[in-house]
Amino acid sequence: MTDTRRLYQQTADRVRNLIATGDYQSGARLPAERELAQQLGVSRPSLREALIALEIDGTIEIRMGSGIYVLNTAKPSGNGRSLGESPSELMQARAVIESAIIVQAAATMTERTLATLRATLDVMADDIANTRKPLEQDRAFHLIIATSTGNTLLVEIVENLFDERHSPMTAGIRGHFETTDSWTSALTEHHAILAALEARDPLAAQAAMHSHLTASGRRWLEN
Amino acid sequence: MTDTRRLYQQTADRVRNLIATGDYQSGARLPAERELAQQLGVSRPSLREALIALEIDGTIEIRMGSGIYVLNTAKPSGNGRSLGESPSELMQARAVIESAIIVQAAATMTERTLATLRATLDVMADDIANTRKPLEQDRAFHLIIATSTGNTLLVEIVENLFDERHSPMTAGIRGHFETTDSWTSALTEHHAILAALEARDPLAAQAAMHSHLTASGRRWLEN
DNA sequence: ATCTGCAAATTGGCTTGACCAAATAGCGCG
DNA sequence: CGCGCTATTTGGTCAAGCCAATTTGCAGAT
Repeated sequence: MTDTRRLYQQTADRVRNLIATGDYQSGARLPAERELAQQLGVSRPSLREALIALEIDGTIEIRMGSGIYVLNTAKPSGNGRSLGESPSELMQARAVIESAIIVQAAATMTERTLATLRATLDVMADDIANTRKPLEQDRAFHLIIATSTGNTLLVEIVENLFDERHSPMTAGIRGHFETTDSWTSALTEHHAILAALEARDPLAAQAAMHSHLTASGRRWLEN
Repeated sequence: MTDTRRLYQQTADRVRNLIATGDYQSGARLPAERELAQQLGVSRPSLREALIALEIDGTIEIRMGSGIYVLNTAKPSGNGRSLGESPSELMQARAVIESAIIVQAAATMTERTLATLRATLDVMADDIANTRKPLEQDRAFHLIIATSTGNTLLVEIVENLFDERHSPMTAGIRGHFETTDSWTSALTEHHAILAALEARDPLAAQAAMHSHLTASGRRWLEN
């Protein structure tokens, strides 16, 4: 299986790995750009792009004329949750919160909102059929449900958690996640959620949402 | 004043500005790299570095062979959460989310965490007895429960929602809220939550937390 | 021996130019 | 009118070079 992601992403991961492996501890200085590029077998511009990605997510610090330094490897809280666990952490948070929200939503679900949800899934199906990534529809589906609670804070939280999937830290995994198969599964789960809402069954909706997000997290990690 | 930041950062800001200004709306395609670079007066590699930064923070999407596209123009929160927001909305959000969280927490509650919670409530009682506002203890109580899920994202959310109560908008109401009577009631409710956790009863804990936060919101508004 | 200061070496910052690969547009044929 | 191939457009990557900030090291002074 060849990695089809862009070179700078692959390179950023490899450098992250060098750091995680302990080859370069916190505070250590990485080899010079020219040397590191040659060592990794990529050109200097490509390495630079990777370094910028790492600089943005706080993995390294670049000091002009001095060198490239590894930043805080230190983990704050009691349990050593590594960066690699963050996607599962994210999806767990979404599962907990959105499952709670949909209980509220099911109670006040209007026919009009249901129609909007149906339309969203229709577009989603069309996207998948045409091998387009239905990311916007996925986002919309979850936001519509949150919005139906009438609580803007809850909407913001759902929004931020969803968009978190595309944060620097998780960027490297994106390519694998978005396969046609996984989107088809996601669509089926969305339909199950919608069915529960149509039946005005809060507990069924809660279960469907929780199932969807845990499954989604599993798909994300397994690829 | 000359901008001393790296060129890719300045360039990324300029492109962000092009998007924010409306020159390129959501979904629009930016000029080709070669053209855009010339238009901004930078080299293509430098522009590419800027584009990678923008891609990472979700401002744009780069499609190989196709072009550079503007993503969700609807930039979420940041700080624009002042309008539709109200104290009751805040407390409702906390009720929904923290009730869901405590179900998770009850499942994995350790004796050590319970001891910490008891100690927190002891200090809280002492504070109230001495007419001090036990704000820190209140905050700690809720954060400890969130932390016990082991999910840092959930902790952050609870933290942000709690601190939201002290934002400029809500500051005016605070004085009334913090009476000895209301804190005594809050303490009693906290003890009820703790009792449910000690009994390892997730549903009772959920009910106690929900009851506490809605009551807390009511106290907040009625004064 | 130690300190100071300047110059060389090191290292990141940026540019130019070129070629490859994916996606798209356009055209010609059936 | 539609299908399929090709040319063009556009992002992806590499190579080599020069500039600017920083560090290093040595020579001269104290």
